[in-house]
This record gives sequence, structure tokens and C-alpha cells, in this order.
Amino acid sequence: LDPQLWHACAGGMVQMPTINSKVYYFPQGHAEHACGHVNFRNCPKVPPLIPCKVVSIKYMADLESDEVYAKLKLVPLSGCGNDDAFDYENDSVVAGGISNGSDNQDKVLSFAKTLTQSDANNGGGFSVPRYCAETIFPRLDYAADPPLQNILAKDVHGETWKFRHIYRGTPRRHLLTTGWSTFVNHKKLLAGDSIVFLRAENGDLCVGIRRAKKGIGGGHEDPSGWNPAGEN
Amino acid sequence: LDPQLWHACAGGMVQMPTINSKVYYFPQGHAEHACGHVNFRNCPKVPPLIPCKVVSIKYMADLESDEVYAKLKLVPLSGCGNDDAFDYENDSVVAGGISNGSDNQDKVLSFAKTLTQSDANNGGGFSVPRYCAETIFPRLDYAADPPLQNILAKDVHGETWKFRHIYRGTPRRHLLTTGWSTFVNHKKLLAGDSIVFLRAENGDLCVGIRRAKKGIGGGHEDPSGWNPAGEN
DNA sequence: TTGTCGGCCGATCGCCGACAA
DNA sequence: TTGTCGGCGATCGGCCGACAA
Repeated sequence: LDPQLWHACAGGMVQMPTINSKVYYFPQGHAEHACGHVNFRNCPKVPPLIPCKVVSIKYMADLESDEVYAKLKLVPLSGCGNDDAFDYENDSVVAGGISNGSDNQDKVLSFAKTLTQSDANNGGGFSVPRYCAETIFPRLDYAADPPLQNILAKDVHGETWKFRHIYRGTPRRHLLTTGWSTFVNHKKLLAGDSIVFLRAENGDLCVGIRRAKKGIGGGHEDPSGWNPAGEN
Repeated sequence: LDPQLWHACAGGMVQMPTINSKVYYFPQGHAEHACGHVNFRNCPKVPPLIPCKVVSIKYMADLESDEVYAKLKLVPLSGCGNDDAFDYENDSVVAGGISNGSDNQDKVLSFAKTLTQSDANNGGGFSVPRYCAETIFPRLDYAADPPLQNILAKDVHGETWKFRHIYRGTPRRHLLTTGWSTFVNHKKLLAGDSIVFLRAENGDLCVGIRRAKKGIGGGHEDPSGWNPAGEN
């Protein structure tokens, strides 16, 4: 999975350390994200935080939901629990290296839009914000009437999706029509979920999705749905 | 899962031992049905057959395919490998007890039909053989024009399916129309698969399915599709 | 600029009797 | 008796511009 697409799907709030950088591993924080309850009582020697070095990073995407996640391999920097051997004041910890996939962002453009009811209704298509159509999508021949093209986009699994991109209506607007509802149904998208379009360095168009936060009070989103992905 | 419905779905060729009856357990035969290869070389002491007593039987149905299977709990009758302690000549082994669910068959009627192309095509409904409609389905009021009724049938999971049963056409024939294609699509039925209707002792109508044999030369079926289930 | 709506057209679903095996 | 077919009417998917936020 392309790290650029991965970061575009994960959103600008997600930062990843670089290989060989130093980080803290928080066992309790990790345990809180486990599926089942993790009981530390039987192993009371677990320290609250463990200085580690990042050995490897695998950018992954769930096969069913397309949601992105990462596997990090961490190696403790000092002997177990011997915190004194580690320099807490060293800024290189945590700040040792951060990558949000935007190192060459001048070349990698991405855009995220939260789906409206009209986008998610199987009654029709997808309203493409002008910014997205003009900066991410392939150039449209505006001499045609109406201007239209077929666009191909690869998802996080490398699967290609085909959409009909048309510029029509009064006033004119960009729309995805044929192919869109197939995508919505197959990915089980609902109003509130987000879609990410990304133009890779090689010119390929990619598409990712970001599920709406479930649970209570999950994340405040800009209600305008204007989320240029990958920006701070 | 009702043993009567289970046997109707399994078909007349399937016989089950009764609880406490004596049977032979064939480890090699069992291994041949395992998903992966079972290697007996590391345990060469496994005898070719082991006399056992049937301790429990659970009638099951696969949650996805509706295919029926059973879990048997067997207890060896003698010390491991000491075959001499067992009376091979005793007819009670294997013949100790057989149940095919037809103990009170005079009350439990069932019928199986192999689906034709016309039945499985989502273009329409299901041609109900007269015998099935008249002996398994609820009585139809032939005074109406055309005679029709809604029938409810429980599948192996206890889920209820609704079908419109109508007697129409020239010449007259029994059909299932509304509700049938929903059932076919949900169960992913194909031409060649079989459907089983069963009238339980309490009068409830039940429906089961029997997938077509895959693989090479799998089972010769009566091409007429006439398979009164549960009969010898 | 773009979200929602009603109109409308074409495709598909599915009910029907005709006909024949 | 029942499997297959063509017809056809109802429903639905989905493309469209109008309109307003």
C-alpha cells in the first residue's frame, strides 16, 4: 500500500514516526485499544512507558472496510524497566522523525470530501467539488458539449474503479455518474463517510475512503466537508 | 435443528445411528475428509477401526450454505488397540440402531425437487409439483379465481420465509411467485440444487435446501427430479 | 459553488398464459 | 403434468436541469 495514499486516507491528524526514530511505547494505552480486557495485575512490573526504536513500519488496509492501519515493530532501547539508562530530555524521542507522507507534497495532491445524503443515496451520483475536479482529476476537454470523460481510480487494494466524470447542469458543476453507485454499494458507503481522491507521483488516480467516526462525540468535522487531505 | 427437517435435507441415503448404539470409527476415513492432510506416520499405533459407543448426536446446519451435518461424540468401547476385547461378530455393531428420522413418518411428509433453469432463473417463480402442493402445502381454496394463498416456511435456522402460492395458467399448475426470487437470491440457489419442503408434526411448514453435488461424477440423481425425501 | 428535489426515460424484475415435451 | 418461452406491465435505478442555500 502506497504510503501517500495511506496518509491521505488516515487524514492529516495522523503522524507516523520514521524508521530508526525513537518513540515511547505505552503498554496501558495499547491495552485500552485491545478488543478484550487486558489485565496487568498478574504482571505488575510493566512500566507505564518504554523507550523504543522503530524497526519497521507496514502500511496496511483492512480487506473488508478499506480502513487503514499500520503495524509497527518496536525494540526496547534499554534493559527492561531500567528507565535511568534513557535520556528523557532528549528531544529526539518522539520528535526524532515524523512522516505524514507529504515529504514531496508539491507533487502529490489529494482531496477528501464527506459524503452528503445526495452523494450516498443510490438515487444518483456524486457532486465533485470544483477544486477536486480541477486539481486532482485528469484534464477535462471543455470544448465538448457536455464535457465528459471516464476516469479510473485505484483503491487501497490496487483494484481499479471506473467513473463517468461529466461537467453539466445550470449552473455547470462536476459530477460522477455511471460507476458511482456501484462503488457506493460495494464499499457500503453512507452519508457522513468520506472519500479521498489522490493523484500519485506517476500520475495515477487513487481513491480511498474514511469511515465516519462511530461512537459518542466522535471527532468534530468541518461541516462544510472541505478537507484537503494531507494538509496540516 | 429439528431431526426430521435435518433428515429431509440430508436425503434418504443418510442414516444416523441412535444414541448408545455401537459403531466403528475409521480414523483414516475421517482423516480423508479433513481440510488439510493428516499425517499418521508420527502416530503409527492408530488402528484402522475402533469400536465405539455413540454418546451424543448434534444435528447442525451450516450458517452460510444451510447444508446439514452432524457432530457425533464417540467413546471407545475397549482399551486402546486391544481389538480382541470386542466381539466383531456381534450384529449389534452398526446395526445396533439406525434412525433416518422416519420413525413416525406417517405424520411427517416431505418432498424434494431439483431446481430447473426456470425455477432458478430470477425471471420468475417456482413450479410446484402437484404432489408437493397437495400433500405438503396448506389446503388451497379452489373456489377462488385464481386460487391463491400466502404460505410461510421456516428454514433450518428458524428463519421464516413468505411465498405467494397460486394455482393458475392453462392448463392449471401450482406456482410460487412473490417471495420466491428473494429466497433464491438470499440462499444463492442454482439450477441443479434441490429444495425440500416438509410438514412438521405440529403442522408447521419447513423449507431446506440440498446443494448440487460438486466435483466429478457426483451422485446420480433421478433426472425427473422426483425425490420424495425421507423415503427409502 | 453545490446540496436537494422532482421529472423522466430506459432497464430490469417478475407475473402471466401459450405451448409442447 | 410441468419446463420453457415471449409478452408486457410495474417498479426501480439513475441521469437530468431547476432552484436555492
